[in-house]
Amino acid sequence: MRADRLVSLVLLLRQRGRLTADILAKELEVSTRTVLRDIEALSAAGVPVYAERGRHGGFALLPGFRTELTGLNHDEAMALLIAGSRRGAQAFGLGSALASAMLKVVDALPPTIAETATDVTQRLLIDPETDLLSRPLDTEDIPESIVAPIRSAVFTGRRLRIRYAAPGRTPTWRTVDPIGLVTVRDLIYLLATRSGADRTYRLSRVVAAEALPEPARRPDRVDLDRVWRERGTRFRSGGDQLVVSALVHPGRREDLVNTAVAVHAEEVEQDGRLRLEVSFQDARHAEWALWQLGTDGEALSPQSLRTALRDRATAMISHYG
DNA sequence: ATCCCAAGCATTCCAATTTC
DNA sequence: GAAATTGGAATGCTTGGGAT
Repeated sequence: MRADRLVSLVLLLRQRGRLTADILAKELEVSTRTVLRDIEALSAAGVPVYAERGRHGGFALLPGFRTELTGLNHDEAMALLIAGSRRGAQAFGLGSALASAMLKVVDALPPTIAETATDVTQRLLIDPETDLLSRPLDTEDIPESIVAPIRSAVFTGRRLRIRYAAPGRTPTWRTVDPIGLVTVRDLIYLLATRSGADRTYRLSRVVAAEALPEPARRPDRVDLDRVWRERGTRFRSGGDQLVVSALVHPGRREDLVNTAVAVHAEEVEQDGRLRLEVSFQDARHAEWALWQLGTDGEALSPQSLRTALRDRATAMISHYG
């Protein structure tokens, strides 16, 4: 109740300049005493409201307070704008309300931020409904030390150097041109190009990141929504994908499924093991996924995968004697 | 230049009402 | 029932404008 009135009070002062306590009291339908108390509260909270005593006096906001009116800093404003992206609004069923709220927020932003605000929706996308791999997900905590430089590079359109650990590989440094960030439920992906080729990086696999001073090579206007869907479709139906038939111990099912792109078939064998037909991004991912399972899993086909796993095991035996 | 007055904010005290 | 919120009244201070 009171917080609501405080906001109304600031809005009134913002819209109409100087107003006496009596007028404010009438507008807000409270006593002048309450208005004075509210002014005091605002002042204590850091709102630069000041009083002119004497005739023609009243309360007013310091000139220039307009930009700080919403109390939003850069990141908070961005968060609102992201929430108001087309798909976000769709998902939360708040399209019109968000649209009008966003207009107000953009209106209240300092010009420098307002200019980039419209650009932000091209750089960030929330897709709460679909997952690139259509599989269950855990919440990921990504340290701010990694997120901050990536976010900075995405926002300011600079190149990015990341140390990335692809599944089954040791981390390596690579320089990428960021396109945007995509969040899918609790996961965050960085969409980028590397040497001109499309790349999608899962942020939880980034072990270090630094924004470089040089500008990124990025198309002027990006429909991130479209890029993301295209890339997801390509990823799911990728030409290099490998369909694998495998037996797996029920307790390790999730380990296998979580590394696969899709599960096509699943049945229980007589010995209790699960027979799964899954596809992997490529042969390397498949080999890595099955290798992780040890003797809890067994690749049935393709033969090339069985051979690769056998060679790997043989090499391990000779290594350890 | 000075005085007076009205308008308007500032502060304090107390009581009633609402909320938790 | 305690705490928070609100309202009323009294008193004081500041300011601007008009009268002298």
